[in-house]
Amino acid sequence: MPAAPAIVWFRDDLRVADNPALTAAAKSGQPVIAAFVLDEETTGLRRLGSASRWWLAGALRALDQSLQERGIALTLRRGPAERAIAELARESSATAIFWNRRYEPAATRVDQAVASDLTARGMDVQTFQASLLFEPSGIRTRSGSPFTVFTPFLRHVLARDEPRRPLPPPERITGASGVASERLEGWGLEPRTPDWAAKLAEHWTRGEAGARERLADFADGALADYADRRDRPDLPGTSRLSPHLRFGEVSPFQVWHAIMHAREAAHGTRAIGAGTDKFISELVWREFCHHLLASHPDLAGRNVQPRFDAFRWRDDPAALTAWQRGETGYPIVDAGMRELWATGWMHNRVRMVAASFLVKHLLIDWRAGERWFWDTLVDADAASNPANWQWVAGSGADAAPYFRIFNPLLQGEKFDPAGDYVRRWVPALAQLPAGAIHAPSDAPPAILAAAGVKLGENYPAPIVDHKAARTRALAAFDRVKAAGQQQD
DNA sequence: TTTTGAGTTGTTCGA
DNA sequence: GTCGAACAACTCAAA
Repeated sequence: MPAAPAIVWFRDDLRVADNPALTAAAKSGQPVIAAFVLDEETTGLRRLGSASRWWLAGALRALDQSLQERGIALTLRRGPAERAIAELARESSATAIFWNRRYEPAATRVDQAVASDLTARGMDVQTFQASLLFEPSGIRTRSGSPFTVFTPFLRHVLARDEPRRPLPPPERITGASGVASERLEGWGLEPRTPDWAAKLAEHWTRGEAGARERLADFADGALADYADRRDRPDLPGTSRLSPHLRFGEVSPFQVWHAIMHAREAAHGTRAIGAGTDKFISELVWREFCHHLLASHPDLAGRNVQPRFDAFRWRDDPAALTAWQRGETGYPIVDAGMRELWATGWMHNRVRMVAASFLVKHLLIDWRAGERWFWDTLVDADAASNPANWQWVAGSGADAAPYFRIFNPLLQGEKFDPAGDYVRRWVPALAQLPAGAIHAPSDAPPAILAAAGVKLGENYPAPIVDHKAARTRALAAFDRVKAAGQQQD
């Protein structure tokens, strides 16, 4: 009689390298069942957005292939995770289960329920740290409370022991036989008619190999100039690792050490410390967002600062649609929204400008923007997405000051100086010279005519006037401030 | 307990 | 064109 199997439950860790749960299972000597459960039924778990579903399909396909090269296949199940895992355990007579921990409050609840259920049935349940460098429960201020401000959080974690080194992938894994799997194609994760994701595929290689390549390229290349170029959407200055990190195709431990190693390798040859520090700090932002989510479980639904509950957001479906489609008449905003639609990703600097525009210029509830990003971003993350929207709106724990209102024209001129980013995503403006491309509505008619721009026809006039919108936003947010003072 | 320094990413205005 | 101040006060985190 064959030995009883051990289950590895994959979730946001779709990789074989630096996967402690998989490594533990491979070392256990038991036959291994590698399982993934698509759970769209458990209450509280957020259903993946469309772009994320597309990414997930590719990530699972890649993981399956990578596991098969090591001797086992990926077992796919669907349904409430608690039930699906229990069924799998019963069918296979598994005696052990391993997984890497998740941190979203709703997912944590599921995991705890599964763990206590299986433990009660006599199974060995082992969980591991793999998706965050610093687990929220382990990070507290001196007074024992969670951090709410980023900089002290950063200082605190940098003073701790360096994160562990990443693990190599297990070379060979013994599979368990006779476990039924659903077919990925039956899940409908990828669009068919129409296949709107075909254009996304031109920009990304889903899966662990693609992630590894992206990380190596970045560590060898753009990292050196990261501090200077990270804010430039017209240049390839960022890592673009976010979706790979989101699905765990690469671990933050792998990223941390690759970045630190790059610094050592180049030490003395160039002054790249600034780039490394800046990037590490961005990596810690991801950690901080999870930290915030852990202490604010409804981060995507509720203002962290309750005084914002009284804020009267404007209900303006036409403006929301214009924003979503990249038809606001502000080129840097529209380029960003079109980049998002075309690639499932938007440059960080432009995310801030576009988000600020929705919240401050249009006075539309940040939650509407958060939902749109959730649906369209391939890197949408239950922690980072709402945390950053709340930061922009000013309703977050460690929020931007309310009077900080991005001027789309200045932001465009400053961070896309030649206008190449706008040219790439808003072809109607491509013939405009740099001096006119960020404010076509202010350009002389002759310039517009020469560039083939017909405002209101092939590119919209601004849907709001910047100056008026800014004044309106300052007044509206001033009332929130007053409301906050009344509460105290 | 009290004090102190500080807080991701900006804009506008007037000198 | 450049520069500093104003735009708010509040509360966090540590000493």
